[in-house]
Amino acid sequence: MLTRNVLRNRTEDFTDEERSVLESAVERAQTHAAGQTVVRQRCAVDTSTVLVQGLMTRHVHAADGRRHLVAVHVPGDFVDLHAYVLKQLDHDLGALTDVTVALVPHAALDAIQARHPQMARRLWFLTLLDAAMHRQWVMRLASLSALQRVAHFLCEMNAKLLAIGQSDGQRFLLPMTQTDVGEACGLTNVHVNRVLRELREMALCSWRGAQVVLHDPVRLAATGLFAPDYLYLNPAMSLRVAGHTGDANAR
Amino acid sequence: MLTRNVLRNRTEDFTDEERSVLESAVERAQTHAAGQTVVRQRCAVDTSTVLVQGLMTRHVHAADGRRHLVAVHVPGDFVDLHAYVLKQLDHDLGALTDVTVALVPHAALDAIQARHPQMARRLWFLTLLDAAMHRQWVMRLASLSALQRVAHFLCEMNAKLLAIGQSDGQRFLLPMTQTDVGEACGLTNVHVNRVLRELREMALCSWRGAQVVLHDPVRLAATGLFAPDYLYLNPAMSLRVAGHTGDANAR
DNA sequence: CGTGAATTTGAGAGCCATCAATCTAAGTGG
DNA sequence: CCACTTAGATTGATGGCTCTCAAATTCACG
Repeated sequence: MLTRNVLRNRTEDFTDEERSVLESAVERAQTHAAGQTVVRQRCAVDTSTVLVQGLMTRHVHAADGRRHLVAVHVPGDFVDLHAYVLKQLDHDLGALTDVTVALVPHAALDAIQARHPQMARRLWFLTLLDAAMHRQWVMRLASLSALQRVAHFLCEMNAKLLAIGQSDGQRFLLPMTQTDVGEACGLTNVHVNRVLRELREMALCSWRGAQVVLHDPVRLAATGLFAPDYLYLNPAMSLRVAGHTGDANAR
Repeated sequence: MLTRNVLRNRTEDFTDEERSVLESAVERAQTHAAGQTVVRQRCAVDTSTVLVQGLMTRHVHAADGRRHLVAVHVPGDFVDLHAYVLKQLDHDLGALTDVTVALVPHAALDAIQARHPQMARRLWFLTLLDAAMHRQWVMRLASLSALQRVAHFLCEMNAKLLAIGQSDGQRFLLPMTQTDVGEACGLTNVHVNRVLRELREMALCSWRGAQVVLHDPVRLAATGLFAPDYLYLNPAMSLRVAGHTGDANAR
């Protein structure tokens, strides 16, 4: 079941019928090696991509070529669904690890939109989740210190991986270099290193190789001013995420 | 015609029939005074809002209450169309000036989605434009200096206002305080002031009261590393915007 | 004119970038 | 099994961009 993680544990979910419609819309699976660019800016596309296994990045380029991440995608993310509507993308998609993706032709999405309006709305919802996350990334860059940014980023990844069963709430694998984290948080790799040391010394988290351990998720969320509302998780999952508004840290 | 600026001069546009469907989906118009909050975070909503006249801001709050803009909306923007799908918002919408808005009940949007799939796709497109702009805001905050950020912001506002006929390509009204600009660019009002002085001294632009004049749009775009691809303007409009890729400043 | 908001300018401090060097770990080939 | 290579992590020193605090000036408006 290639698409089983799509919308998993969000406030909206597919019905069983819808999920099988989505599954049968998959044309084929494909793999890409770590480091490859999967979809390139400005190329017209007629297929969209569901990430099945591995991690992908979405990054924009400044006109001078500097690269910046706007999203880190986990399995279940319909990484370029918006290309179905926009027809060409304003950014690149890259493979952070070796990845498996499922390809969905836009013609199949046309059929879904014509025959399953409710399901089309759920696909729309998926793209709006991305937008909501973008807004938090804006907030993070604009309002948070380096320490807070990295803490916030780790909380977000923890929550997203928790939703698809790839974190237990404290431990998960995140095969990113400190340079990658810098590109996600608007920091240099050098400063990311210092911040991670500080988080380690504060006993909030550790990160050796790809293994991340959040020793105190609640305090980490407080440090990063993380509140997971914007992830639109379903109530059950929301309760399991540190920083949820039940913590009464709403403004 | 309250909705005439919706999708105006973008790569997708409504047919005449679709536009009249949208127009008749409007329940009523409404006004709000400058400074008012129009839609508040976390409130469930059953109506979406098209901005008809005036300017609105979209802003998120950090958990400590600090406010940050993620968008400045101009007439024709369907400012909270995403609430139709998300059901509740993760941010606030505020009136920057006195504004007129048109209210579209979600029930009317349900009808459109059921009966006009192609039109539904265009509404989806609208929300994806917002996401594309969010990505540029992320880039701006992460990769640009203060001077570049403000230059980029002014180029963006110029392009958006040009598309709806409220800029001539060099001159437009932008009734924002320097504090507002700071919240949009991740800067303090003090530093915004210094940056504007520098842009003035470089003979790139001036800003007295609400009147913005771009004395050299091309050089301003180059300064802010502005490339308008992400606005998905139609070809004719794209050519009129400084920084378009015909300038051969693509990476 | 008086009042308050917004703009403008100055001085000092701090966070983070930059530059540079060292260290570690994981291959790779002989 | 061990030099050799390379990518990434780590640490130090320095500098600059931007924030903070503070005060003066301009502007809008009643």
